[in-house]
Amino acid sequence: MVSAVSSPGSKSGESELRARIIDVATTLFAERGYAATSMRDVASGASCTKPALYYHFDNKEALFLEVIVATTNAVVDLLRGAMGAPGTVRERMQASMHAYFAHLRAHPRALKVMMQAEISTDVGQPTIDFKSMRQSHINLVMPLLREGVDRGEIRADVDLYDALHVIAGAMDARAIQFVLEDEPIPVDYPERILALIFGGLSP
Amino acid sequence: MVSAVSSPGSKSGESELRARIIDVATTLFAERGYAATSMRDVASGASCTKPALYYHFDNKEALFLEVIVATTNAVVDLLRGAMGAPGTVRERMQASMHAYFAHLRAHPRALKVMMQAEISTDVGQPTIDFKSMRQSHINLVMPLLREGVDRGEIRADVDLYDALHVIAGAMDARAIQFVLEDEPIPVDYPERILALIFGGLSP
DNA sequence: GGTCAGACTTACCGGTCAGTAAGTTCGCCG
DNA sequence: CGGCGAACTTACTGACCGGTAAGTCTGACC
Repeated sequence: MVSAVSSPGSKSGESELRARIIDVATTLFAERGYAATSMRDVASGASCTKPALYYHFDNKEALFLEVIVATTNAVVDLLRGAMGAPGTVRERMQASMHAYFAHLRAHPRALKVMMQAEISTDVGQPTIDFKSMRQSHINLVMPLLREGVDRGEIRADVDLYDALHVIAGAMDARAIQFVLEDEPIPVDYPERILALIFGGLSP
Repeated sequence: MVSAVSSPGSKSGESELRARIIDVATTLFAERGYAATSMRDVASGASCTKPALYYHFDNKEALFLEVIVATTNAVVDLLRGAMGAPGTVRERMQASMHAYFAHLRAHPRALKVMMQAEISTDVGQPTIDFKSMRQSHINLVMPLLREGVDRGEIRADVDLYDALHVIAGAMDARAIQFVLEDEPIPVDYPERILALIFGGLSP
């Protein structure tokens, strides 16, 4: 057993193998899901033995959680950055969408592993609270929408919660089509979808 | 081995146990996913032995496929019915959404098992083509949108594919929030969301 | 040069998995 | 009554699972 004070199980970074394990695990968990991914496969993919995995991570669940948290944080940081830029609310929404899609094009595993995490109820329930994680995403976008109302870019009578569902839904629907069917996302998709959502379908 | 001519493995309906197995399997696959659901658990849930499962279904994958197909067909039939009713395009969209949400409220497992099916890549790839299944859903909705343009309910310059993503995305985003977080869907949600999509966010 | 910890490997464990071979019960038909 | 097939059960197999005990190698420090 590894001593408590210098346990690498909870420390982050540093080791090259550790990073390789996380990379391989991200791919496998994204592709096959939690239950269908074996620690043996992760070890073989990372060109190490199984106990080497357990040297760096307490157990399978801990490895999975690390993968999820790293992936999710990357996306959240990305969105936060794009939203914080100057410009109108609509411009910042557009920038966020561009950043999101660019990230997905570079790392299609990201969305897949997050989808896997959301529907695998048996794992990480006490450690990661997905409900509050989604809530924090909402808390990220809602102030932007409220600012849109204050600035007169968005009608004052719309339910911002509904608006959020429309915007995020359109974004995710397209993203899912990309990662599941390899249907590429056009570069001008954010502009088009925002024009549609702001302008409406009615003539 | 069961003879080819009278194999119940591919026949549908009839047996009471068979129906019970499908019901239990639907719940377990929805809740835990394909890989994390064991045939033992299904058998115990259906109050029978494991070989009884294999009497009715060729293997685990065949059972899963039956669950998916049954679940998906139920939803498609539902939408087709609601869309075929008389009224304006927008009214028929609204009716479809109401029908969809009512179905989900009655069978939250349905969406969960369909989500599980979509991301479990190892199963049913040759037997069920999810890409063409999604395409058939699109073929279900697109004519309605086109009719909307013809009737003057929808602006002629909108990309109907984009419109579909916005509508379906908003619907699914809310549905997912319902099945994953038990956040109830307000009865007037279809009206509200369609008002938003048709009217647009801009003042 | 001895010790000692970090970073692993070899070899293994108990348990669970999907799937099966062979036997049993039961209702129906001749 | 005899047999025959549908609808199961009991008992089992080999593979694979997550996890571990115990040993090994290597470099740093004294």
